[in-house]
Amino acid sequence: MAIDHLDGRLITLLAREPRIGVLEASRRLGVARGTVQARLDRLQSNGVIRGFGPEVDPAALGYPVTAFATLEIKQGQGAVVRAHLTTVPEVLELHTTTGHGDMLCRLVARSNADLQRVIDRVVGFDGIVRASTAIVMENPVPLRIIPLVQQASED
Amino acid sequence: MAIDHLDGRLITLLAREPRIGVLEASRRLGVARGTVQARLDRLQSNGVIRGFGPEVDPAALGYPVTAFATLEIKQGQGAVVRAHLTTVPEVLELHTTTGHGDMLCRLVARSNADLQRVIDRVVGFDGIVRASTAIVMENPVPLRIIPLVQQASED
DNA sequence: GCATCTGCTGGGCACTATGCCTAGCGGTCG
DNA sequence: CGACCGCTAGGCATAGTGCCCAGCAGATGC
Repeated sequence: MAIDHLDGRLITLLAREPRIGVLEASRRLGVARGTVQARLDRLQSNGVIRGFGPEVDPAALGYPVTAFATLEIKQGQGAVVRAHLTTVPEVLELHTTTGHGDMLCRLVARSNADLQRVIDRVVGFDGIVRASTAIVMENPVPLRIIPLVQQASED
Repeated sequence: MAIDHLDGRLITLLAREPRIGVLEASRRLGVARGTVQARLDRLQSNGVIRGFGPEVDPAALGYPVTAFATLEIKQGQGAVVRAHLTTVPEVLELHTTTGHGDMLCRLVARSNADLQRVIDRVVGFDGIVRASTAIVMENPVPLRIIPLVQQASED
């Protein structure tokens, strides 16, 4: 479950240039092809690398507005609220949290006006007591993992 | 920028089985290989598909704790705070938002105790007035895009 | 009505990568 | 000391890739 320096370099390389194959990666890293293959297999069966799915940009799909909604849930209604939110395509992510709210979800919408529709659909559900929404203006650090991988591979 | 049904099926297929190649995808979709290649090229140059980077699980790297921190920033200190947060590997994502806070960031840590260290490092910075943190307990809906792709490809 | 353009098909080609194998070699550990 | 593990280096058949072409159907423009 701990990763070494070679694993870190491999992940970084794949993140930068995902289209390269095992052979090309082994050339870049200066190791044998079998080694890269073995490392990749291990990282995947470890669960460190979950997969290589396409990263889709919601903005390019016509959903340029992102927001985070904090939801407060009526006691004992957690499960149904989850099930409800799962059915809303604009809900990209849902977490249950400690703190002021009970759940935090990431939403996207076609426009600020459309966001109203999405929020209505999300919170227009028995079991949700209160919702507060924060609209994302800028995204100075898009979801990233490389710095963490490098830290993890150095110790 | 709008995607049609074939694009939707292609993205869904690639998300489910990322390891298949263009040829195999064309067989599954029942279209010619050149078509799949052309669609993929278009989706990528459109920016709809940003890439095929490895999805790394922070938990498997030894960072099983996730938290969201809402930060309040001193007027005019936005830029330096961003630069500061960029240097912290445990900051996976950073947004500037409307609403109660000014910024929202996603953090990971090795443990709840370690989270304290991360938060100290994040907020121990002149320019941050106040921070409130919500620790993630469960993640009923992990980051997903397929339902949105399917909605977008149907209209 | 006719020419043009675009997107898809179906095929062919050389080249490359893959999956899978073997043998050897230097470490570590009981 | 012997067994084991990870890495190297190579060989081999198969499959996929990148790139080409000609043909064809539907939409668009004149």
